[in-house]
Amino acid sequence: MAISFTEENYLKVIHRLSEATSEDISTNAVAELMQTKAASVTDMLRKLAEKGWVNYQKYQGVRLSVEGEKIALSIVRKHRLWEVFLVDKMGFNWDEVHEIAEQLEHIESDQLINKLDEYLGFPKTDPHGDPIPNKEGILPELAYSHLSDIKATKTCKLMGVAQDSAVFLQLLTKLNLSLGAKLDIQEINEFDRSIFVSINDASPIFISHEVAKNILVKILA
Amino acid sequence: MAISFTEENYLKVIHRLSEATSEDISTNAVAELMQTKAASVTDMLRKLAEKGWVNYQKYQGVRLSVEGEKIALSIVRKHRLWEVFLVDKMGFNWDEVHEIAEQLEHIESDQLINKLDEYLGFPKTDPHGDPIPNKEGILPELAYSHLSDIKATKTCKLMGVAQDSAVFLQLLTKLNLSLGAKLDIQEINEFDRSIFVSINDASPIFISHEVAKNILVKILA
DNA sequence: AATAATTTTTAGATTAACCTAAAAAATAAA
DNA sequence: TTTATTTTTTAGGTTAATCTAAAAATTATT
Ligand SMILES: [Mn+2]
Ligand SMILES: [Mn+2]
Ligand SMILES: [Mn+2]
Ligand SMILES: [Mn+2]
Repeated sequence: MAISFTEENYLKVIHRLSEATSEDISTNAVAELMQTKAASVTDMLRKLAEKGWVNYQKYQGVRLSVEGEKIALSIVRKHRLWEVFLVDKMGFNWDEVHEIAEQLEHIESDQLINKLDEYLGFPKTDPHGDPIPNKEGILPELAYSHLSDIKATKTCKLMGVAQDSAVFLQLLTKLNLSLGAKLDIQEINEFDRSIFVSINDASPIFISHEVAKNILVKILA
Repeated sequence: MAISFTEENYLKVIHRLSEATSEDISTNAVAELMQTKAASVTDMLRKLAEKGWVNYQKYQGVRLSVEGEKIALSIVRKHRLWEVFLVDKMGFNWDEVHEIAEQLEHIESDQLINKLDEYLGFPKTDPHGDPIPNKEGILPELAYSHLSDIKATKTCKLMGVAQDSAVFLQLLTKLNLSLGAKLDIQEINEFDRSIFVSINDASPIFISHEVAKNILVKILA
């Protein structure tokens, strides 16, 4: 069945919200991420339900159907593969690729995306550490911790970020933080929960709790 | 000023028609290429004129303005660079790339297209031999001849095709005809204007006038 | 349990891009 | 130079996606 860019974006947003919770997704939550009004969302949810891509009963919130989930994952796959292409092959920085990928994710050609996947060497994660669903739409669970949840004196490795915004990513770059960076947590300040941390064995610096919340790490020791 | 995919496609079509003639372009000609109705074209021409991208007076036909020409050329540039990408990097055949490029040509990012250009080694022509406008929108005039216009006994080189359709390109592939092929014209039959020609020094075969009309060549001897 | 606040849906419009059918203008033929 | 044919435009509608304002349902608070 034919699908529009707008419908694809709705499915993607519902998918994103569903990852954070097992509850039904509210009209307002969708409206906020779609940057539109609740009334418009209601219209669209009815249409998506009609097409069988979501389960929706008015006033009860919305969930993706199996079919809807499949579509959403294929868009996520395209978005993240294109992000890898933009960084690895085109030489963009990780804070420059999200907006372009928002456009490229709607290009329709299974052949193209599978060839692209191969060309990129079947990457498992995108430039922000987010997992890339495979051809069958299976998303490897990576299960990383937020840096804000780690105790002092631990050593960990930066595996991803919980946010794609350019301002945030540019700040990380300024802090010399990129995928794979080694983090030695020296101390966590009780007052503002800021973290005193050594990055790649350099002299330690302070990182705010707000930033730490959006950094995903794997504990090494 | 914001531009829609549809508006971009109209400008591209008007540009294509303008290449073949110095006359004003008719509503019907645009309708045919856009696969839409004349009434819809009239609506759109008024809108494009409003935005300053075409010069249009009712019943008088349409021409691109300087600004419109610039936009059209930037879309042609994107289309052809993406086609090179699809063939050279993704491993598609020349008859598989046009439809995908129709989608990719609307991706908006000057940075991306210039990086892509560099990545591809600043190609001068696309996989069909069509010239690629440079960053400034300058389209190198290539001035090739149609194979159907060449006299017997001449030798020439296949430089491009006058049509992107998959059926046509697949036929050329079957005939072992691709960009750069050497053509020795043995004889032209008066009856049906078919051409008896040797391709890359193989034993000569017959090529219909219809096919020859869509093959662009450079005369070598 | 009644009332207040919040969330969600409906009602009614708007805009872009398209359509069909009819009218008007331009071009060709008699 | 009338008349016929073709081309183009106008008139009036449709569909997708959006909006604002008002009504209805749900949830939270006395
Ligand atoms: Mn992204
Ligand atoms: Mn990403
Ligand atoms: Mn093409
Ligand atoms: Mn081409």
